[in-house]
Amino acid sequence: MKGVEQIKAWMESVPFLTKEDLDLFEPFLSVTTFAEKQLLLSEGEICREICFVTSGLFRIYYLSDGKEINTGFFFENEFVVDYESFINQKPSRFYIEALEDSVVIPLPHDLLMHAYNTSKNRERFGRMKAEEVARMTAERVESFLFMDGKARSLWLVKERPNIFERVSLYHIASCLGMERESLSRIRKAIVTRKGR
Amino acid sequence: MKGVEQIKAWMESVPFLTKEDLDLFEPFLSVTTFAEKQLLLSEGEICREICFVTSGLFRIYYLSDGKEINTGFFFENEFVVDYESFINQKPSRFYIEALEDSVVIPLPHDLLMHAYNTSKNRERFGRMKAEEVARMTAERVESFLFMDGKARSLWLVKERPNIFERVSLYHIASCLGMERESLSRIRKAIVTRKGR
DNA sequence: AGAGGAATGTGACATATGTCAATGGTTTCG
DNA sequence: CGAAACCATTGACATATGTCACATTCCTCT
Repeated sequence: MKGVEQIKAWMESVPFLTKEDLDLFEPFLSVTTFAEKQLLLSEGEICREICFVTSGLFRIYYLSDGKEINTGFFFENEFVVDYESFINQKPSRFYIEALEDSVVIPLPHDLLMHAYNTSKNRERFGRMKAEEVARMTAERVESFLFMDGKARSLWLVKERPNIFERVSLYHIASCLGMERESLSRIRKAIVTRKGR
Repeated sequence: MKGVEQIKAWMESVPFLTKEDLDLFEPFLSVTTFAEKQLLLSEGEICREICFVTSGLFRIYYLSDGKEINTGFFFENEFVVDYESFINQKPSRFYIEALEDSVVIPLPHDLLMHAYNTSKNRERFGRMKAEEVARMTAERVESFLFMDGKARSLWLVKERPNIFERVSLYHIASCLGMERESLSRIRKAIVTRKGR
């Protein structure tokens, strides 16, 4: 199955994981599909799986005073998850929604815990992934500290080259901490006087 | 020595670490002091140690166009470190400065790696710490997404109850992503019309 | 006590962004 | 095809924050 091959290739690219480290997962790899607008997680649910995205795209958001606040996106070859809910297996504050028809490979929490428990290599993999997440999130904090709206938009384009082609301005703006109208104006300013 | 007892007490409070897991560190625990304004790390240096703060307080900042951007603070019973530089043992973009006379207990990178290599429990501890850092940093991103300046200030007071008594407005404002004058006005607005 | 410096407060104004309303384009679907 | 829904753009105006200048307070040192 194509999706399964994709996650196996991805896992094999992790340098220090051995074939034995990976074999544990083999029997449990299967694909699940989500239609556009379908929810992978709702507020109050426990996020029981971390899902490898083989195709498509998700957003994670929560409601504040009835308003949707997007906190991030998950693209192909990334793991979609509410990290906080998944780690502690407690109810989520978030919704996760497919923005396109999508295919994922879910890894259940207990499988992952078992994987960690039975191999120091896999435990280490978990540590390094968490460290990577922490580092990327810290960079995002930095972007709020010293960039204005325009700079953050350009930064996002660099991080996610094709995001403007796949995601509506509304969602992108929310994720940048601004309103849709502001992003529209910023984008216009960037396009019309490119050089300066 | 008082500082050493403090980190041992802290380590013993981690539920799943055994006495053997901790004994490895015992011979290497010693205190280092920093005077106010002294640098623990400079840009370009590799952050070779993660330091447990037994007393005092540090800030981490970098220079952008000659301007200091504070990205965080480290208080007592926290680990002061440039996580990115420490993890990958590569040159730092940051400065770390003592804001008060401070005492720390440094844990060298190779000691920590050795600790991870020789115990799955310790490796797990590293994973869980990284996950905690990721979670807290994500919360900080959220604070930029849906809060205005006033709300972020109140949020910080809740996170760090006595920070306004120990850190200058200039540094706090930088860490909140605003100017000193704005924070001064926001604080005034909060104090004068408390109830609303 | 007095001088000097650092931190903070405040006023005036510029700029960026939020908010609301209206418009026009595009997609979707019966 | 045509209607409805969605999305982006734009204008007008309100508000928040940045910027600069200067006043004031607080602290430290002699």
